[in-house]
Amino acid sequence: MVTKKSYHHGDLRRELIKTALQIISEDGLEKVSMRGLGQRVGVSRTAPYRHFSDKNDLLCAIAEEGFKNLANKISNSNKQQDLSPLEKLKNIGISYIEFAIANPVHYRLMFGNEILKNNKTPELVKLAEESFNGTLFAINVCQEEKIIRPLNPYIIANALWSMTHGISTLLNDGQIQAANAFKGLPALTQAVADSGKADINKIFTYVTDILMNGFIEKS
Amino acid sequence: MVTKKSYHHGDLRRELIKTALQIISEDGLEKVSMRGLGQRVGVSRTAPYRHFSDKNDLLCAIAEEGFKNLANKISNSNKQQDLSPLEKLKNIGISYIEFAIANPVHYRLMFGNEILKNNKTPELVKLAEESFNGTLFAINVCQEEKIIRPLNPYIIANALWSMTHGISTLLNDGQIQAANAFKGLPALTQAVADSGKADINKIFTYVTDILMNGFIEKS
DNA sequence: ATCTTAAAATTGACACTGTCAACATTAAGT
DNA sequence: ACTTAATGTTGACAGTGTCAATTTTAAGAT
Repeated sequence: MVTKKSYHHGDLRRELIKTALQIISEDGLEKVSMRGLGQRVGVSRTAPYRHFSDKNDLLCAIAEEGFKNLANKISNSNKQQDLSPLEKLKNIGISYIEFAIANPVHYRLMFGNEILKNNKTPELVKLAEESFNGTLFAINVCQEEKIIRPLNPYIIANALWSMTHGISTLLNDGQIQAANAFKGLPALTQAVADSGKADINKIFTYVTDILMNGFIEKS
Repeated sequence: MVTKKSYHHGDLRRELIKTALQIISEDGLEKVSMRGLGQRVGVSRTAPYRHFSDKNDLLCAIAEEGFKNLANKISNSNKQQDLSPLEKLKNIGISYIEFAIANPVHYRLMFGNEILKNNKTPELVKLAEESFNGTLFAINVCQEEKIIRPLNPYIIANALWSMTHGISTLLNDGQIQAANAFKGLPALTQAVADSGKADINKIFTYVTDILMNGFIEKS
């Protein structure tokens, strides 16, 4: 711990990000302000501008952090030997969803529209591309080994991303309604409310089944 | 046309929504302000508050409008006789995507996080639920006729929504990168840039194939 | 050990924003 | 013709992003 009262903070940049994350997850993204951030950290209102050119720049930094952490998580999950290409692809998918649930703020900034498309940091764009390319590559390997149908891998990747992204979003903010329509069916939301890792795995298994085998009945 | 200069506007509420839509699609959502809206319409800065309790209320009104229009579109697409349950379900999916592309602003407010979850108008919540229930019902009919596997229809609905939502999002704001990784493959984005309705159908066919039959190679 | 320089932090200012309260105008119903 | 409720207006307050000019201080060169 550095004695607090030095004119120079030491690692203000880091603390700003940390505090922003805190505020966002406690009170929501719209409560974050550059000025308020400064004050809360015990520094003047424009001090944050020495570390981030913009509010947007701050948010980009958080998103970048997210992509790096996600990449690490994926790479860890695929570290062990003798994983089949398909298992590796599945690990990517489940890593996405687990990451989204464990880090909702990061996730939202990574894939939501709070950061305007045209305002993304070059670094952020790069990281997002790399992330996507990883999935694309894993799909391609599966195709080479005839595990996945020879469809346009680009579209498969988008379909896969759509699925994991959609499920993540739905899980994260319980946008899931209509449990009344079919009583007795377990809602995805509940599985998360109970917050067992097992439940997420269950959901993922279910969704993976649909994605791999389709939902059509083979007569 | 009403002569402009009466103290009472006549249909300010309607014009505010119209103008907001315009501003959002021209300059982006973050450029919409209650004050600016009033001024642009030629009325005082707080006049909008006589028609919307909140900025949030305004955005909800737009989202509500969106859900109504989408419901109409779906119901039209399924008006003709002798559509199989599966065709009806497909029509729902393609309606979603077409709607998203034709009305990106509405769509974003309907399904994005600009309107905070807990701030949604009761009316808006109701419309969103009805929309989801429609899909759920269509799936259930398919299951009763053994067209769709007897999986939890709730999860199927979420999977289907995820897919259409993801594709819509990707199409809408070209978040699609990495065309370089696999050169020569057509990017989803381009299909939209060329803005042919046929292309969207093509993409939809592709994605539908994956969703119905899965992406696994049947050896 | 001192001097210089660039980084880090500060205060002041401007033009916005959402929203409330108090007031003015007017259309509609008695 | 009068009352009332709906609609629109102005003034005010607290908050925001961000720039410019200024101070403080740490770090590297002498």
